[in-house]
Amino acid sequence: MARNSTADRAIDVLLLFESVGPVLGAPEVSERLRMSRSTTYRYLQSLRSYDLLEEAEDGRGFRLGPRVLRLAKAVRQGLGVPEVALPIMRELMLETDETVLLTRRSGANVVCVERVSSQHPIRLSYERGHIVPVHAGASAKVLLAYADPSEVDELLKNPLPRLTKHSVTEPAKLRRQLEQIRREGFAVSHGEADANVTGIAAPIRDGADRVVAALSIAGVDFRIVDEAIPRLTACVVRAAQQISDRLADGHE
Amino acid sequence: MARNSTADRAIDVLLLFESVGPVLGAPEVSERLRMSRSTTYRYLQSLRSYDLLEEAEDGRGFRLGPRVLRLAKAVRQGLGVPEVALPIMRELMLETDETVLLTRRSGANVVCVERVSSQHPIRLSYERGHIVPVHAGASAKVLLAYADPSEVDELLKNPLPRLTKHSVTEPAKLRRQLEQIRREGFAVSHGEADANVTGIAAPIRDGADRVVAALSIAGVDFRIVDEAIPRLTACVVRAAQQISDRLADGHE
DNA sequence: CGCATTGTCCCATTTTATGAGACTGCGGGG
DNA sequence: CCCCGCAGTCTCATAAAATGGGACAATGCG
Repeated sequence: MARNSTADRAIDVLLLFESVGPVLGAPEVSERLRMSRSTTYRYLQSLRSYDLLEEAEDGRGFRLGPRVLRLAKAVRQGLGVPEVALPIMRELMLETDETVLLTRRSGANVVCVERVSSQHPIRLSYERGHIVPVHAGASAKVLLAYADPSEVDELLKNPLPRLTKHSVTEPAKLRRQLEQIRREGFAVSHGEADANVTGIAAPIRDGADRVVAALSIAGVDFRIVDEAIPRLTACVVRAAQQISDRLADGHE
Repeated sequence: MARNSTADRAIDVLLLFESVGPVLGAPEVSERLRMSRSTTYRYLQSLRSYDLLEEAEDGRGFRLGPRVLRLAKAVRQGLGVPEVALPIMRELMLETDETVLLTRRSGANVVCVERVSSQHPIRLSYERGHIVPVHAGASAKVLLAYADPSEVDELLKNPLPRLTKHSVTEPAKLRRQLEQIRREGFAVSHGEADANVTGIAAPIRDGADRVVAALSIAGVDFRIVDEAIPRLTACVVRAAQQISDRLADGHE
């Protein structure tokens, strides 16, 4: 792929603050990216002049700046899904009394794009930007089930990390589950991504029938008991279908 | 300032999606940044390969990608303030029954970094990333009041946009207000940033006594009546002081 | 069916990034 | 109190990269 290595390094610097740690000193950045000090400082200055980075109070090191928050707000305006989905997500939350999540894929991870928290005193409260590996949890598996097969192959080449004792780490087993999800149109996870959390997810499709996001509910496992799952699943699937329908209406 | 123009342009491309519009086609980017098509595409590819941008469904144009959300989540971990502030903000929300905001400055704007929404049916619901010009509204004026005087001079050189009929646009008047805020230790705004919204804000200081953020409550003006303001102000000031105290404890 | 627009690729040219090193200022330790 | 080491800034010759013109394919629209 044709790329732009200087631009790439600038992004590398920025993303270092997400992957490595929230506060990084210039020397550390310099070392990790194998760049000379002069070079590192120039990158940091550039990012700082845009408020994407800011200096920490004591002058030691940098951290992500307020501009990133502004950018993040703009994400939602670009993505058509959340606007359409939010009212339906709120209904689903009231119907099920559980936290409702809208997720999308980002490489080997799944990101929470929108959420409506349950009002229950005991509730899960994921936030926008929360990520989870693509093989664990109901949302993740739904998104993987409808992903491009070649991408799935690519992802399954690397060993799958075990997040909890219920995480599926065997590629063959995961593939069987994905097939089942495609057949049934939803996924259920018992503590795969987070211990003691049960999730139920269904795909959201755009006007061209491509799966663009997943809708899910998540709750502590002693609240989402087995007997309740059929009803909850039906709710999630129906809500996801409603969102899909509106996307099809709006974009055609 | 020593900068890195290639990196800068990469950031320009990215930020274009915040400032100009949520979905931009390559030709438009090319035109706005005065770059050739080849160059533009290379930048877009770079950003896309990091998931900071993604292609819109129909293949026409790009929009901000999910990676931005992940980044935004990391902002809060870097910034020490929100963790400390959140529990106190929740208390303040319950005490006042109004939406509570934590804001910081970003250049000529003020950004909402954290918020706790009121549970009232009629409530304001700003979100993280919401921005407002630095001269309008209670939070903004608090942050400006304690900003570096030279920066204030710089900002007041440009004409101040009028957001509502109550916005302060006269530099001299604004300066008097800032002085008053420094004397009293809080700010009140009646519909300056948004019509029919009243806000009350107080500064948050770090261990070295620098103002690093503002705490505020905001509500529709028929709820925050004049008689209630003294009580609410006291609550806000006290909460801000509590946060400041904890910052001083933790970071020293 | 063709014209206009978008997206990709290649390559000589020019621009720019790069890192070594010199210099400063600060803070901690001897 | 002074010295040493580290963080940050600046300059400059060199090396490397970005750049944009243009050729080409694919797509879509009239």
